[in-house]
Amino acid sequence: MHIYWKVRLLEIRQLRYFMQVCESGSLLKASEVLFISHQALSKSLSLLEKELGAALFYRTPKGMIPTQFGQELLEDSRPILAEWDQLNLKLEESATRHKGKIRLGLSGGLIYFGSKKIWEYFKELHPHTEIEPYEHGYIEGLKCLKAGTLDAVVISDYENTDGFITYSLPSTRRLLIVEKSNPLASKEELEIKDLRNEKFILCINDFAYNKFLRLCQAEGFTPDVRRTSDTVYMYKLCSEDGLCGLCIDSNTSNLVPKYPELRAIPFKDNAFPYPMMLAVRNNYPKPTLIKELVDFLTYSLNSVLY
Amino acid sequence: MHIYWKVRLLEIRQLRYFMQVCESGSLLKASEVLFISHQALSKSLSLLEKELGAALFYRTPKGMIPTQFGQELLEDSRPILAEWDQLNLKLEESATRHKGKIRLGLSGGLIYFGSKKIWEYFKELHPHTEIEPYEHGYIEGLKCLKAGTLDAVVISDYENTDGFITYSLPSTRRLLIVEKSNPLASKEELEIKDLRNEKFILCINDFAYNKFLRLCQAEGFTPDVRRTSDTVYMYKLCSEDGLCGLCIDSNTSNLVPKYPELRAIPFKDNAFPYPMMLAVRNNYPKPTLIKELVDFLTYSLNSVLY
DNA sequence: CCCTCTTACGACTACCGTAACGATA
DNA sequence: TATCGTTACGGTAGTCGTAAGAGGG
Repeated sequence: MHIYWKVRLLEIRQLRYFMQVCESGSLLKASEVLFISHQALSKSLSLLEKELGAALFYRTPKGMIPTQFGQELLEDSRPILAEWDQLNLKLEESATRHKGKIRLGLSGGLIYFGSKKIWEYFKELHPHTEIEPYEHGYIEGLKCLKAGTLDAVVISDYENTDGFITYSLPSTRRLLIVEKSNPLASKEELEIKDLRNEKFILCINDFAYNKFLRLCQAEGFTPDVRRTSDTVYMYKLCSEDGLCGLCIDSNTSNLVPKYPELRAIPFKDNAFPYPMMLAVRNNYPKPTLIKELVDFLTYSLNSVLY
Repeated sequence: MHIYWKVRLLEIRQLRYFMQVCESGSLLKASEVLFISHQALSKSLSLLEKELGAALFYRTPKGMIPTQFGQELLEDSRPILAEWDQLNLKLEESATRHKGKIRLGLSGGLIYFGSKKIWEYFKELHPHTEIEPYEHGYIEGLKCLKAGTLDAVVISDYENTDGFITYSLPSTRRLLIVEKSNPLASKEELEIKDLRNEKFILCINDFAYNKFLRLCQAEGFTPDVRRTSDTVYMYKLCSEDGLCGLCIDSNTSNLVPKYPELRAIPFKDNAFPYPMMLAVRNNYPKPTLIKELVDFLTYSLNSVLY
């Protein structure tokens, strides 16, 4: 059984009709402006008056003249209807504001963004926005951004010296990869100073590399680091040659388990985090799209990370 | 054939639903607040998103999280919905604000207000307001107003020395009544100075009487005036004894024609007008009612007068 | 099993348009 | 007659509720 009980509330339409009649001075003229029949308009107003319990107009053979009550309602309605129209205007534009393309660079360790699914989901949410994802090394990505062949780049540890507009994305942890035979492997958490005597093979970009150097130097030593741009190679050297590596949270569930002789250990107080950013070319014309993308990535990353 | 072509416009309901979901964080909770089923709510939102061309929420197993676009809409909606609620609140009160009684005194020459019809029309327009009309001499009316047994009095030529709140009503003309044999009867318009040698029988209140004296004295003479409170008696003396009287516009269509030997002549530039006012006891609790009454009387008088 | 949101279907009703009518100048 | 407003009637479409289902924790 339906309980289709409906408290009739004032709707914007009624107010708009009422106001137009005030302005036009007669039902007929108002009905022409409103693109409805004057009969429907008459009924709408009568109903409104009945609901309010008082007349809004004097009916004359010359037209409709608002009563005192009508004049008061008119004054109260004007600002609301104005704001309402403004909002509607803005929303009508919204299709335009959301129409556009973002050529998006994804560097190195962020490949998991490349999974088609995430962009399909974005497309579903924002059918008028097109994301074109490209995978690059971070240097190439920034070069394209500068050249204007990319609109935005997702990059980690970025220290902006190029004047790009940047947005923070959720950070994740960085973890040390060591052989289980390494004494460090027994620890639950690491501090930077624990790394004093280790040798490293690192797959990280320049920004992160410099950060790592600074962190170690603050503890009074310079680490022995070799670098690579090949993740698999890094894991190989760690497991075969006993070097230390660095990975991030998502690797611990994906890659690390494939190397049973390795362990990933977090840093105490997330001392060496993995901050992600979106860098955007500063003359990109649709900031709305970027904001939406940042929001989406933030949401998605948080869902993935936690 | 119906051209039932309707441009679907955003309605306040949709916005309210949207906002409640933002605040409640899930469809189910919001639907309980809104007293509708969560299914209907789901549909309403999906429709809204479709209309706007972009998603307003991320759907999660924990609830609805607004996207960037959703957050923007929320911010834009908040002030409008707040104003809207305020207006609705005011309108809900309106039945209360219009509920009340006015004990209304009508003095002397304003008897035509007493015609039941006009108050029936008022009742039709404002069913929650009750007008109780009483007919008095103007002195008695003001006395009742002072005593609090009347709420308001319609009175002419009133010079307020009692601290009542007064409202102007439409003025009408005052005309001189003379026998057609009187030389003045040949004139189309009169000036005050034309009255220098006449004798008067006047049915006017003290305020108007004093005004008349002042007008004549400004022209350098004092008129020979007898007064009466009986209109018919005035007409009698005018037609039988050749005295001059004063009447107002409405009398010229009602009473004057009954005395074929009389003529009513207006004053040049409406030099001696007939101003009407509404005097209200200053502690009357419902100013809204009074304003509505003033508006109504103004409208009615203008319809009658012009 | 609980919560989340969605889809499908049937029913109610608000609104509109057409037509006819009443009143005023 | 022309212009104003109202009442009556039938059809469309929007919105609701109920029922059923998919998915995550």
